[in-house]
Amino acid sequence: MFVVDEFEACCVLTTPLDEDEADRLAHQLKALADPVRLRIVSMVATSNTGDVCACDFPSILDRSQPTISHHLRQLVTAGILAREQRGKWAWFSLVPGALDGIRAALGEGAERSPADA
Amino acid sequence: MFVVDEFEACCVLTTPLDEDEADRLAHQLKALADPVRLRIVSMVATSNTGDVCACDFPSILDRSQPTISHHLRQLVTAGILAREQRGKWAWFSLVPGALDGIRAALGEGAERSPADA
DNA sequence: ATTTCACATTGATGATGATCGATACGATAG
DNA sequence: CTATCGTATCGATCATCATCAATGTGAAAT
Repeated sequence: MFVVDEFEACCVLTTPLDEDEADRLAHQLKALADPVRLRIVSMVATSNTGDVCACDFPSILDRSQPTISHHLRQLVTAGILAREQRGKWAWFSLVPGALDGIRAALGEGAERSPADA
Repeated sequence: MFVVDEFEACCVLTTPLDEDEADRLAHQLKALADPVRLRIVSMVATSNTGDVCACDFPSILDRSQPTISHHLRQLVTAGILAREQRGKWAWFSLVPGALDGIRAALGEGAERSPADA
C-alpha cells in the first residue's frame, strides 16, 4: 500500500519497535542473557516441585553466595522469578507467563519468509 | 551423578541446562538484549522486502554509522542477521529460524505449571 | 538473650560493552 | 587513475556488570 520508489537504492520498511518498547524488551532479555541466570531459571523450570531453595545454587553453579543473591535479585526484579520466604530459607519459582511474554515478542517478527518464496 | 540427598531442608531437582549450553544461549540472548539491536532486528523483520539497507539505520535509530556497524556485526556474528553486498550498499536480512531457536530454548522450561495444577 | 544460620547489602575490582571521531577499505563513477 | 561514497575497523572513553570478601539483617534454635 505504499512501498517507496523514488529512491535509488535503499529504504523500504513498515513500522518496527518504538524506542520505549525496545527498552523494555531489552531489559527483560538482559535479565536472561547470562549463563548463571539461565541455569538458575532452568533449574527452577525443571524442578519437579516448581521451586528451588536459594541454598542450592552456590554449590551447583560454582558461584559465591553474594553472586547468586545478586543474580536472583535481577531475575526477581525483571519479573521472571518469584521469591517466597519459607522458614529461614528463600525459595524461588517461575512467574507464570513471564517467559511466554518474551517468546511472543521474539516471535512477532520471526514468522515471515525472507523476501518471498 | 546428581540428586542430592544428604541435605536437611533443601534440594529437589532434575537436570537443567549444562554450562556449555547456557553459554551458547546467553551469547545469543546478549546479541538481542540491546535496544538498538532489537530495533534493527524488528526493522528487518517488518520490512516488506525482507531486508534493510545499512544506510537506513543511523538516521532512524539516531546512532553514528560506526555504532550501527558495530551492532550489525554482532547480530551477524550471532547468526541472527545475514549480510549481502548489493552494489556498494550492504543489505541485512533475518536468518530463517534464528529467532525460532531462541524462542524454543526459552519455551523448554516455560510450559509446566508452577507446582502442580 | 545469645548464638547460629540463611540470605542481602556494601565496597571494590576487573571485564565487557556502547558510543563516537578518525581513518582505512572497497566499490562505483567520472 | 582519481575522486566519491558506503561501510568497516581502530582507538579512546564512559558506563554497566559479574564477581567476591566483608559485613549487615533477620529468623530460628538453644
